[in-house]
Amino acid sequence: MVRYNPNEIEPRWQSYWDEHNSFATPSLTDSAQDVAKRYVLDMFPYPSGDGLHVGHPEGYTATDIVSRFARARGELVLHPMGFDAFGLPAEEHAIRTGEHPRVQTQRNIDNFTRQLKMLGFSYDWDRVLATTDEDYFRWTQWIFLVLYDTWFDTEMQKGRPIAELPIPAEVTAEGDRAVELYRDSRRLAYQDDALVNWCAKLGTVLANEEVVDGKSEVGGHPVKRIPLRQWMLRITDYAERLLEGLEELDWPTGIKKLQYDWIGRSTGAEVDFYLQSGNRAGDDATGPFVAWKRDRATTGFPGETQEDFLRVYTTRPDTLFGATYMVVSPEHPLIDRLVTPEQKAEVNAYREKASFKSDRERTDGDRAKTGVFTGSHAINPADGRSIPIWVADYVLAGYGTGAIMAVPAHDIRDFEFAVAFDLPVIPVVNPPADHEQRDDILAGKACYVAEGEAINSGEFNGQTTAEVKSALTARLSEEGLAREAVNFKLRDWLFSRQRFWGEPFPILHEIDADGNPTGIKRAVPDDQLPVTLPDLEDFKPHGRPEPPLAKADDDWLIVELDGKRYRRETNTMPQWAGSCWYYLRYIDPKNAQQLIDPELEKVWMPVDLYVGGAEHAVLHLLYSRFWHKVLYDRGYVTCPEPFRKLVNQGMILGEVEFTGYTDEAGKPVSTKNVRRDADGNRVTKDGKPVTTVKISEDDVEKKGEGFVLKSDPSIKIDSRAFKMSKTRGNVVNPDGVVRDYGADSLRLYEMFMGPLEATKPWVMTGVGGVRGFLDRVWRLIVDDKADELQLSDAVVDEPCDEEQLRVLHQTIRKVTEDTEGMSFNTAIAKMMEFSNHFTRCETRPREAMEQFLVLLHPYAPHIAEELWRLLGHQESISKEAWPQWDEAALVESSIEIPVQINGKLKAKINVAPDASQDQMIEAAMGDEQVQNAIGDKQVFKKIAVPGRMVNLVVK
RNA sequence: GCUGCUGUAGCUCAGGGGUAGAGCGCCUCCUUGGUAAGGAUGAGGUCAUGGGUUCAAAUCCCAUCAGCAGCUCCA
Repeated sequence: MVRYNPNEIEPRWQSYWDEHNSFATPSLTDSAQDVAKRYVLDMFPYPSGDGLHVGHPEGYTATDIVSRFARARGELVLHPMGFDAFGLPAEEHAIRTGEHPRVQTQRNIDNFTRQLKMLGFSYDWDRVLATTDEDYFRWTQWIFLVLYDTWFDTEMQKGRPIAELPIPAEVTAEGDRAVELYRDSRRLAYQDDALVNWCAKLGTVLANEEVVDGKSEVGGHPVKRIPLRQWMLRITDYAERLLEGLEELDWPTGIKKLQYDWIGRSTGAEVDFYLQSGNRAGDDATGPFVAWKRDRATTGFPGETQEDFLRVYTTRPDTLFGATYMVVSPEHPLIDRLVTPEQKAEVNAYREKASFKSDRERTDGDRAKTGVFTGSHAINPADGRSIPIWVADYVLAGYGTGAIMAVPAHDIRDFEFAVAFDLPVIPVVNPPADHEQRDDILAGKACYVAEGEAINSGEFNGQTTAEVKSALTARLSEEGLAREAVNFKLRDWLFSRQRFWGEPFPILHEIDADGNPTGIKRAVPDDQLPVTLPDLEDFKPHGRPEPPLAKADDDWLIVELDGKRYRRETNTMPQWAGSCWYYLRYIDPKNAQQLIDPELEKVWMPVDLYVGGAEHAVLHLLYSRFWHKVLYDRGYVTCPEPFRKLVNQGMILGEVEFTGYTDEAGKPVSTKNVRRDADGNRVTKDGKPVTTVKISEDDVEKKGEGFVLKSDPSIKIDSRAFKMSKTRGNVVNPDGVVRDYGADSLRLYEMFMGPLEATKPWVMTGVGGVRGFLDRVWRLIVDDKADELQLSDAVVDEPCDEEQLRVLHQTIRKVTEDTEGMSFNTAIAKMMEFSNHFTRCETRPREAMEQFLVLLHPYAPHIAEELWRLLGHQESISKEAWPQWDEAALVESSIEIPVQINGKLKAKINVAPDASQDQMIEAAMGDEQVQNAIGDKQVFKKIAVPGRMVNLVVK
């Protein structure tokens, strides 16, 4: 008796594929031009010490199916894998144990590789790469130097070589050093004193997006804001291009929207408010203000801001008449000019406090508005009214101009602030007559943010919001007081980290004879790349915001070049760097001369399918697109966007858990009587603490919407699946699943769980279910009663009967269409139906079995290979062509259709599939059951949909 | 608060204006000297709720409820 034994079959076929190099990427350049290429890419993993979890193989199985399917259809496939191997965990391990991060990283990569091979993925393993490989990060550094060598020409909307940057005459006049500094101020990679998130515990600064709730995303340590000299990448220059590029992409709309929102383009106007000297609110504002205004009318709107006015950005210039005060951020450059002596102490105290506030404190709680009056006033250019200027931390220094005109009647934040500090509220937009709060709004007691008709707005009264917007902006522009403006939420990318385990920056800082920096930088020459990491004795951060690389010996740190001495840059790049461009290197992974051979780039790019988790929806994909556009502008790649189609696989949760609660006496408490108190602890309605207890599935039953305790149906039970985590102890390990069920079962189950994009809980009995399916497939072909592996007697060299042929071709069509549409779960369901049908057949024509195995092989490659071999084939099934379905075979000679009376099903009749409407109605009227249903009523209308149904309307 | 997604059999999910489906689980029966056994039958659904459009709504539209995920002072 030979049973299906994946533990024996699977390693054997994996070795076979290895030995025969079955999935080597075909060379595109010598292939016929008319053959389609398909570049199928997974987001490469960070090789953690925990190994793969079952979430990884979800996306990997999907891409593997697509790749094997494409090959079977004659396409040329590139399907590579690699490792995003720089990162904090390896460095933290090194700090703890003293073991070099490279050692641990390699060990983890080896383990990941073993696990990936165990699952039978058809990667081209000759192209594997890790971002930590020196001949990989050599090119990461090289791309950084391209960024360093590029400036963005706003006119042309294009990155250009820094040598082509026009230098103003006055700069040239100041000499070479000034020219160099001017260039530095325009490079895409530049240094700046940034307020950074310094995490003392991790010993590094973090990007904003790595800080969650004021704590580090990794480890949850406290984060403080300090100023530090950092490398920045000018991604904001590409904001418009990054937006435009999204349109053409075949990405989920949700992800596109996230990127749109992240970039956050808004249009509005910049408006200048004349500053009154001192605190003479409203008295003689007219004189100097009128003079200033007259001046502006001739000189126009200045490009740079000056001391005598405060510039704001607003998306609602139409509400200018409603601006009753102004607010500057605590970090606003004009603040010292604005604060009057009387207010100085209070403002300074407020600014001090704000600077120490962590992001957590700033955003925590109910966000009650805080702020302090500066003592100064400005004049509203719309009507010449004098309004006070406040400082408050709800205005952000980094957005717009760092100052706002506050219109409390029509902005919620301004309204809250005005209420808190008793500032006037003047409505200037009339809400629609049927608006619930209309009276309150008009009385200045409520806030209205939508559009409407202008009121209290002088000559603009009665116009719509859109009309006022353009008319008022136009008038102010003419007067030189405003201009149309576009703003982005996107910020420049903080690109340096104070860590050891990352790519060193290929930058040298010139030092003088005493070892002090002169302020001049230069790039490490191409032929001296890569800049490798120095050998260090230990990897501990020193608790100061100075990178570990600064501890390196002088023979690494100090470089002499062309007679000058330099000190190496000691920051390292963030983990994003290596993942920004790996998809390019897979195409030409061993090229020592260049990043990528342009010929190969041209044929393989863009990536046709990119699959990964939605957690990378914004950052990785935005950063990658940014680098790609720079490389595009500089002529190193030929397509403007790297990833044509993107699919996010959903998260796999742990098994569903049932949770109940007990009170202090141990008595069960129904879920509906449990609340969370202010601290997030679970308590009863009257505030007594409850204990959370896990409940077995056997002890609960379904009742209505939810679950209740079997022993006491009045007790409601929570049921939900949680994210897999070590602390919860619900992590499913692929090694165990493969051992117990086989890799094919794991692959099949991951795909059968539900749509790829959906979040879904793991159900171990479901794995048993698909294993049962594979067992049946095995018995379909193998004689499981025989002592030796041999074909079942039922497999015969005869043609299919009509029904078998129809089932076969239905299956071919469904599996083909669903695989193409990445609807893998439904394709599998159809294959299950196929095997159920043929299990019931006494004879199973060989032809049907063979075609079925070809359909199955992208999903369960090992068993398909094994059975294919048993059917007498010497060549791997992966070389077999995908079957075609025959439309003629799908047609049934007679079909059953429903007959409805007034839309309710009353009978079924058999008709030819191509029966006309008249024929169908005739057949329906001739049916006995139909006649009975009609009885003595009159038929008003007869509706027949060919091939579908008949409906009779009677009265 | 905002945005997005989801409510179909006990579970996990297909379907989608015109016959309510699959796998697992469950009931009953049969086969089996080789047992993580196999086969055959069957039960089980107010398609979340309420309106609307239609000859016909689980499907389309509106509202409501519930769950999940992400974002959040961007003027």
